Amino acid sequence: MTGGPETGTVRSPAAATQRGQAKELRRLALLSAAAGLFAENGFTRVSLEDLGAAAGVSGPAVYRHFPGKQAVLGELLLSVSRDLLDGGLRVVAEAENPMDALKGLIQFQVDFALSNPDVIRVQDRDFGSLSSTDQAEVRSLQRAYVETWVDVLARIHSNADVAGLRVRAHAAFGLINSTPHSVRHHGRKIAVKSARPILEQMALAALTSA
Amino acid sequence: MTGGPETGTVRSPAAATQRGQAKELRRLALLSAAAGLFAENGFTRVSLEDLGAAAGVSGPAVYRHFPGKQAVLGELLLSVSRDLLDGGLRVVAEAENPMDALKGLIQFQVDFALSNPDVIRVQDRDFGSLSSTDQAEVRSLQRAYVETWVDVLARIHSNADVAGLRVRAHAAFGLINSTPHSVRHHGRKIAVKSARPILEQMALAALTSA
DNA sequence: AATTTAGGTTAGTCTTTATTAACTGTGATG
DNA sequence: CATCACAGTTAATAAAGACTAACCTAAATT
Repeated sequence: MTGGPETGTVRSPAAATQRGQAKELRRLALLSAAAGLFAENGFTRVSLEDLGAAAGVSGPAVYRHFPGKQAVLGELLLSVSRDLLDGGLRVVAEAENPMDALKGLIQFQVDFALSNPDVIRVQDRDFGSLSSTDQAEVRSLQRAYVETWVDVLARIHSNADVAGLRVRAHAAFGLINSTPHSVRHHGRKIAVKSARPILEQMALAALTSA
Repeated sequence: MTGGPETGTVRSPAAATQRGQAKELRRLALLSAAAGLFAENGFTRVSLEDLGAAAGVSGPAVYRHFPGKQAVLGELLLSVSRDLLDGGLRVVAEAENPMDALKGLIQFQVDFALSNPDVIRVQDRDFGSLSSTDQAEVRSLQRAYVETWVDVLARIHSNADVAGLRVRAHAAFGLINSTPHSVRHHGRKIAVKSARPILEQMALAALTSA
């Protein structure tokens, strides 16, 4: 019955039972392993065997937790997109003026990028491997996140057109998300901490210039 | 004899013969098709069948021009890396002072990114699909290109440490190369032209701040 | 004109890998 | 304690796709 429901009775949220907890742990281990493996090798070159192995089980056991390989990627990217949007909205809501909002967004994004380089990497490399419905949802969440930035920028550059501000927002993401691409692989936690202020400063300068 | 030499007698450079010219055209068509297909779908999800078809031939004919699928990617990315390094060196050589050099580099990179969004995309998405020797060579060329930027930056920020300047350079690439990622797919030549000044201005602001 | 060369073609071959099947052992549950 | 549910396991199954073989045809070459 491999194709059966892959969650508890009715998606019991972290059942108090021993088994339920173990399952939750395995699930998280799989997601974490997936982030690392996908980031390192790309979705298509990671086999389910690899994925299972990295989480301590082997091969088809993944089907006890996810309906398939693609679904693992989906869960990963949807969760990132949601986290970013939520965080962005919260930051803006808490800010008292547009400039503080912008600074808050920058700080938030830099923090996220430096803390989760793997998912950032997977997000813009393996987006195309998502099911089309997941693609649509991720795109929608991303659009909303971008609009959050654009709204803030619009209150700062009161004259500029929205299309241009969108280009600016994307460029800022590219700037901030650059380290997951450049830091490449193993070790090197050294530079990460010192990168934060540089990125924040550059992003602010780029977004407030002219 | 599928595995035989895939070029003329001794890599005759564009033989004047009718066949030689046709071959050269096919070869270029294949590379161009590869850039588009790889950018759109990612290296691993493009089959040799797809690639051949996009160039007007079908399937294994590709082996008459390249030793394999991976080699097509290799040629593509090596050529990009070389073009970037050459262009960067030329720009810096022609500049009369560090600030002009920086502006020239920015202009060059923006131009390149807006003119060749496909290869830019492929370069930082499918790098890992290269043979390890090609990876090494591309990395080496990229490193040299980055150092070109870092050298110029060092003459502008005479106090800053090299590691920080490297972070800055990478961030600038991320910023400038952002549109190939955001512009996503079909059409939309509209925004491209208007993006140029925005990107140039942002990059300059980001790289000269503080 | 005869012969060779080489780009193309279509039909295999061989791997890799996602997904299923068929079992198994042990923690819930009554 | 008896039964069930279910996470895991190892063996199929099956599809995709890179690469090879065997031919075929027309341009080069003699």
